[in-house]
Amino acid sequence: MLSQKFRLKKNSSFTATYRVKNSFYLNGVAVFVGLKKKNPNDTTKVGFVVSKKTHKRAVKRNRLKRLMRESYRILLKNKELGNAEKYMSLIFVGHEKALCHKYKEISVIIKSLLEKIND
RNA sequence: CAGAGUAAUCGGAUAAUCGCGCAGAAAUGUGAGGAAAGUCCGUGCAUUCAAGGACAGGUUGCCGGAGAAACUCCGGACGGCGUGAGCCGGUGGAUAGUGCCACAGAAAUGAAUACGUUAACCUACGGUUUAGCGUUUACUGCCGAUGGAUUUCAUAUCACAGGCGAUGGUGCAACGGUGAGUUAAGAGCAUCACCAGCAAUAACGAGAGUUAUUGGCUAGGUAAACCCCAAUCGAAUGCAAGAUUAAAUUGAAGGCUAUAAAGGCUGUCCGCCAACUUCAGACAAAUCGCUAGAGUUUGCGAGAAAUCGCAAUCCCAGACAGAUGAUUAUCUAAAACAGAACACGGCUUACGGGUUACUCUGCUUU
RNA sequence: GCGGGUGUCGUCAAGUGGUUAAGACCUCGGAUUGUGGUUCCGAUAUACAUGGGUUCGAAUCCCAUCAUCCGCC
Repeated sequence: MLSQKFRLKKNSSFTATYRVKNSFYLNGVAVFVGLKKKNPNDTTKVGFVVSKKTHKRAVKRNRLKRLMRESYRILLKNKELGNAEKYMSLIFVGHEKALCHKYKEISVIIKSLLEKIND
């Protein structure tokens, strides 16, 4: 789990991010990107979503969320986020195809997704 | 040794690095389950309505006990299954009443508008229908099977007499079953024996019930069809309940009245979308409820058990975009089902690989 | 978290305990036509979500499970 200041919390923030309609998809994981930062000192906030429709069992949904979160945390720690730092918010959405992936595959997917983000 | 049955139990471990929730000033401590699941029952708790009575309606349904209660648990009775240890059971009433029982069959519940006689009607007769009268008698539906006559015989036909419900046929089911005797042949035979069922009496038991004797006598199934009987139940909504403090509101947003005309979907209306218009661009509440409880562990006592009592001991998740993860190594091995969201008691379902105790059956050996 | 509904041929669907179950669309064949469509005729095979129970007999009655859909911020 990330610490509090990196988390995306409010419902309005989620809706605002979805509204921009700037998204990328790769192997069962989608990223929604919000607007660019006004103040460069603000942190980039992240949300992770796996809906109940992707799988019925809570254990498998939690597993995917944790794997995505862990791989993002490692990238944050090593400061390999790239262009994503310029934006206010990110939302990762897991789909049915990603449920069977292992940790290493997920981390590769998320890294390449972040590289796709433009200036 | 093999195969079964019952009960109980474990629910990955250790180390290293990085990381998260809660508590705390810090050090540090602590952090998912046996089913947390399904939501099938039952409670607490909260709000609103009603608070009296009756009816309606719902729920439950062998007996006794336990329990806050329960489609709950324990023990027993009865019935069924299994060679057995054991397992399973929604198990009141069909003699309160109503309904239903397809097809087949003479007949499906009055198994029969009883039986006999007389009169009327029709007829050669048997017979059939209607009405009246009498008798209270053990009962016994339909077809065939028996004897006699006619005919050369068989088949067939005819009438009379008596017998019959055993056997055969239908069906899930035919007023209980089997055997003996009786009889021309039978039978439910005013007969005998045994079994089943009913009633009464007696004994045993707390009760469900069991056993014995006697008696006459035979009652189709279905209540998981309506229903009857007995017991029992305030109703609704669920922590997203609700309370307090602070504040002023909405955010994949809102508005679009009437008359005539006017964009797209359509033949029209409605509706939706677009257009137009009004704003807003990541500031957009917090605390309590919330976990000290029908609690955990251990010991002693009561009881056949469920369970209860007493004493000591422990405090053991509490999030709110929502905490348990990742990597590496070792343990035979990338180990099942699966993730708390107010709490608790049950039930049901899912589950890899084991462990322990007792019991049964078969085989072998002594 | 709490509550409610639905499962029947490939699709849509009827069926209030009594023949392994009506119909429409689809598919296939034939007729009509110069050809195709329309129309007409005929045929195929296939279905009661799963597992138990009650009953002589369940798509139907009862119980459990599974799948799926919806509502309440």
